[in-house]
Amino acid sequence: MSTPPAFKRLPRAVREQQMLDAAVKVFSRRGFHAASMDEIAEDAGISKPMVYAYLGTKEELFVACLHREGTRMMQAIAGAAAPDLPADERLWRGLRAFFGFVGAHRDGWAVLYRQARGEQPFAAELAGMRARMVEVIAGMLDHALRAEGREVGETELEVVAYALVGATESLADWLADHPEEDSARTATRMMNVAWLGAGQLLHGASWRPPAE
Amino acid sequence: MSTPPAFKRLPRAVREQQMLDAAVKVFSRRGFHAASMDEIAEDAGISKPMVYAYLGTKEELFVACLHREGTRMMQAIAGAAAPDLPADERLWRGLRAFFGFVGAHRDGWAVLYRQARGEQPFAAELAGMRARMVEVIAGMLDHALRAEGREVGETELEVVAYALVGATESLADWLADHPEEDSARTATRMMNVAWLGAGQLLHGASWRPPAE
Amino acid sequence: MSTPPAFKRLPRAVREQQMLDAAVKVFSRRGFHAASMDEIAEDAGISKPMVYAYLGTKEELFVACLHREGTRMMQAIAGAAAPDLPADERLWRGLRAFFGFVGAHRDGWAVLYRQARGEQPFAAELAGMRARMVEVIAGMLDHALRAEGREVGETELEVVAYALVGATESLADWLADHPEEDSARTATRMMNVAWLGAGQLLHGASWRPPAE
Amino acid sequence: MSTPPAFKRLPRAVREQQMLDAAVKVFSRRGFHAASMDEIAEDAGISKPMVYAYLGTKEELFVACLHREGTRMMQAIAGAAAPDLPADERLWRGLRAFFGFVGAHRDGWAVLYRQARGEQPFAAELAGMRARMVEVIAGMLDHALRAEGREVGETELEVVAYALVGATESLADWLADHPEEDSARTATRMMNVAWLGAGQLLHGASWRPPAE
DNA sequence: TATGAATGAGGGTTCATTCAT
DNA sequence: GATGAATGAACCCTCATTCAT
Repeated sequence: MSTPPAFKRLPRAVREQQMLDAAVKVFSRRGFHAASMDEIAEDAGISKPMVYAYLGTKEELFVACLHREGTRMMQAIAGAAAPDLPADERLWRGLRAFFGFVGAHRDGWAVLYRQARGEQPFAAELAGMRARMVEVIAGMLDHALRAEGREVGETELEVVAYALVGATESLADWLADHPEEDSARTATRMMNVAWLGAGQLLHGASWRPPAE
Repeated sequence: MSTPPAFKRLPRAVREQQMLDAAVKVFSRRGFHAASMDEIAEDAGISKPMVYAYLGTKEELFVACLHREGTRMMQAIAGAAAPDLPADERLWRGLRAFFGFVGAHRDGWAVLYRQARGEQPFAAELAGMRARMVEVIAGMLDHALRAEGREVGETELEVVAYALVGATESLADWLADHPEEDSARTATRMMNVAWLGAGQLLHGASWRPPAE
Repeated sequence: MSTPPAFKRLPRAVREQQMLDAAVKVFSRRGFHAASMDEIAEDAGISKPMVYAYLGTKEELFVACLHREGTRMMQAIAGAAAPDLPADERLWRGLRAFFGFVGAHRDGWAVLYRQARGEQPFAAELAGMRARMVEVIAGMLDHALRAEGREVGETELEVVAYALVGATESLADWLADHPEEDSARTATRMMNVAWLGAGQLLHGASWRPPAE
Repeated sequence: MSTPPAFKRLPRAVREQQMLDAAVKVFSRRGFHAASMDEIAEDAGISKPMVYAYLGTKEELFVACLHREGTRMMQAIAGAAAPDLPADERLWRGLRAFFGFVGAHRDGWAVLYRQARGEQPFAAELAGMRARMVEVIAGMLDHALRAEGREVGETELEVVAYALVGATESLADWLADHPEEDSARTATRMMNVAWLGAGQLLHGASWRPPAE
């Protein structure tokens, strides 16, 4: 009798996670607008008013999803890329963690992120996530650069980070369409593109537009 | 009475373009779902039933927008990247054309595209656009490789092209959010990341994951 | 063929009146909150979206009712109380018209007005109506006073008019609850209370509080 | 165990008063429908089920508010207007008490009363309150009349009482909008209108409609 | 006693879409 | 060809009310 029976009345924290799980699932399947609160509630096995009581408006719910999933992903990446490793290894581990996460949480991040980009009300939340991500990546690069005595402007770093993120997302899509591919191998591929390019940059190589 | 009247009722083709102009404007300002057929019709200076008569359903209308804008963009790129130039110059010109287009048509492409990525019904159309782009880029790379007597597996090429496309799209978003940035400069930035990395790859360099 | 058949597609102006008729009826039967837009639409023999298209929000609809009924009432009163009559006769005619209106439009005025008094969003509209009424009555009294060479401060007039309006409204409620009562008789009753009191005031009589 | 515990949990009567206080506050601020049981419970610092356990349904709760506030007001008035005083002084004291009460309990009666008039379910309760009020006022008047050897029909008395109540309420509103006015002065003003008119009536004066 | 958890029911509002003129 | 009139279908959200602890 020490194991509690499967209660119907669950404590708030548990129910909130259930709701978020359902919401992430439905939002990613249908898209923000097409998702209905009814479906989310039903999928969470609870009535609609509870969703409103605990997580608020549809928009607020979406932001909560974004927040939870974003945080999980950042933790996965940050946990993988120990700051005392050399830059390329950190990047490699980070990428591997990222692709692993995206592969495992197809619903969670990739789709929420894609949804969010299209809708204005989430600009703020997204900007925050993006900023943290860019910061992490730019941090890695900057660290490596300084180790070699080089320095690059903030905008430069941001742009590189942006490009890496975009390329990574794109490969994540590609991975999603090629289930036979293994995520580690995809990460390696990404490293090949990213690191060789970024590595060149780090070493001072630079491409210049031809004279017209 | 025998001379044709000065058309107040414009010919169908013209009307359709007006509608598409209005639709592109409204879709990008509001997003696909938040855009209303009422607003589009009003903005086009025409009644709603006409929109349905000429361009069909809201989804069909959006696809038509996507199609027109996508075609325009592909033409802009294709026209810029003459096939007889060396690969890096073709890529550079293509990128410059792309970023130039995105910069000039903030409404048009960048935003529609961002919308479309989030919604399932447009997956097909989008996949098509992206496929065409990947094909073009892969073609460029392959061309360059063969010119140097090298050859790379199809999958490799596709992956690299995918990554480049993703990085480029990501920078396009970045450009859309930084109106003060010059589009040619953004293209140069992209080249720096892309070409140095891809160029290394093409010449046989390769990064390998560390032994764990 | 000259008499048009009973069309189903009626012009906007007609439909708006039908909707207002239905709204007045339902609002007075159920009260503002308990009234449902569904019932109003059904009673008007039309679908809900038309109500929203023509008359807007539930609140706006209620205000429109208030406005129409209030205007009708003011016109009835103004038309009855010709400005060239002596003050008591003007007041009498005004009251008779007022109670006549209330008796004939139980739904319209008495109830809407009763509803409106309880709800904050309509305070402005109501205050406006009451202000116009107070102004009219104060005007009558002032006119009469000046005809007798007397003059009273503006505040005094306003207070008297306010009291008269309140007493009248209260008797209108009473009338609404006593359908067997004749409205002219109620008007006479009101005159007895109002005029004798107000008349005394006008002639300089005044009551003073006893020393405590 | 035989000694009653030092109540932390307040005795029922006290809790009920707290709830009524909160309910009166919320009902008058929001109106009956817009008021939510949640807000009332929260404002009372107690959980919702307790409200239901102690005071029943929302409607029953409102009736309880109406009842308590109405009773308080009647007591204030009755306590002020000692039955052995002359009629005008009784009326004067009653009015002063009424305005004082309304001024001091802006939340309390006047607002609840206004709410109640718009909603059917409270017709019974309201009729009762009104009857007591009319009875008190009519009692004053009747007393005075009989002292002068005159007698007036019940309906007449009721109508006069009604008009006085309406005028008084209206001046209470006016007072609310003119905070610089003192309530005793407003009561005096009301007396001027009411008593002079009613006083005339009591002494046999009467206004007659003109022949048409 | 006291409350957090839970819900059935319903209301306002909007929209894509289509007739009938 | 062109449009005002019209609607079915949902969706978001709230609330009074009640269990189960």
